[in-house]
Amino acid sequence: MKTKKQVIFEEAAKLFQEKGYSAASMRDLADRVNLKASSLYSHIKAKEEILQKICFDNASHFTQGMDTVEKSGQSPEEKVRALLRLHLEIALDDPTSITVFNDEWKHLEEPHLTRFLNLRRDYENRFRTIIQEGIASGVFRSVDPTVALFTLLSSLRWIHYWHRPSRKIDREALLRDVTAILLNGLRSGK
Amino acid sequence: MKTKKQVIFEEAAKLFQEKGYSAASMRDLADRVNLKASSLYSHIKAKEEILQKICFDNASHFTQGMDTVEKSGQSPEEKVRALLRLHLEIALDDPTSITVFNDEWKHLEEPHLTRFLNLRRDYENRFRTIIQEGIASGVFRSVDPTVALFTLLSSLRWIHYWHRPSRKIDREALLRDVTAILLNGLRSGK
DNA sequence: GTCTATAACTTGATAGAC
DNA sequence: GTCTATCAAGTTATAGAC
Repeated sequence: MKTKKQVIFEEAAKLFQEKGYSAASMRDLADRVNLKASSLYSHIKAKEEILQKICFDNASHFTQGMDTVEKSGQSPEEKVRALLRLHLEIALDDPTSITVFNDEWKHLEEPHLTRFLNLRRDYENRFRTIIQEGIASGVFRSVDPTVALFTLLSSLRWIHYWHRPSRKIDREALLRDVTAILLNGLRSGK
Repeated sequence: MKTKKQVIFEEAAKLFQEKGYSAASMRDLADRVNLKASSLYSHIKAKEEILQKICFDNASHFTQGMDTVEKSGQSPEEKVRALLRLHLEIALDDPTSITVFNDEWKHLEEPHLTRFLNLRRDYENRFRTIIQEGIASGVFRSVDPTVALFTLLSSLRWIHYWHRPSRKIDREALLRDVTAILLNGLRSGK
């Protein structure tokens, strides 16, 4: 059984995705969970608390996934493949949340904004290092590692359009096609 | 010489990028152009007029670029290459505007919202057709054309981070690397 | 925990003097 | 065209009854 607090966070993620954080009001949110706006404050402290939870929960998923990938001892190529899977799984499992995470983090207040940007920068650096290793070993094409990094990172930002509940078969097909394009694109001709 | 109206539109694009359309107030904008908020209304009719201009100017650039590409009589592969260049040129020439175009169109009011979504859908359909032709002729990898389409479309959504004024050399290097990854990724092994 | 009432403030936009 | 003054509506959040 979901707690009311959980329901509030889930509906908030949907609402923030649809209207954006700033345009989404606490009255909108209250309507969706059949409460008056003031009653929301029995469950949460402030509107921004919801944004913080969405942003840092997602950041945590990415960081934990990166931890696993780094420990795996795989080749750079297999690591990139695993990271593409990680991004796609997160994007499909929590599509509204990931959209808010991608687009609305700018509305975090300090010190949370700085903390968030630090987490993101660390993740990007770890991803870039893997790409650089692949380039150094000749497996990956000789491109600017930052260009490759952001091309991969942003190429999945449409995935939430794709989401339909319980579509396990499509998920594997989607992963196969996306990986085919991006990983083959990254591979050198050798 | 720039008219005051032009300056207002340019500063608005920057402001909307930084804070998002909803969080950016007319008083914020007025401060940036050294006016009082009420004076803005001597130059524009409403806040949403600015958003409309940004969205539809960008849409027009993409549509005109697609017109040229379709008329070129090139192969699907060369057409995709030209479209990647089109996206990158637009993204680098007007980076704040393109960010607003990508993320803030949802705040358009009807009937502009529907008109915008129709333009976008038409553009996507024309792009998808080119990809399908490439797949049919065996030049492109056999993937879901919609997956390929959105992977390409979203892959440049980080470009505004890259922007520095007058960086013509980097522009060609950037285009070369992005094209190398995405076009080689799309190509079949044959 | 949920409500009504309301405080304290910000929003986009207009009226009218200069 | 720009200003001051202002409006009507909407914002997050709190106080206190039940």
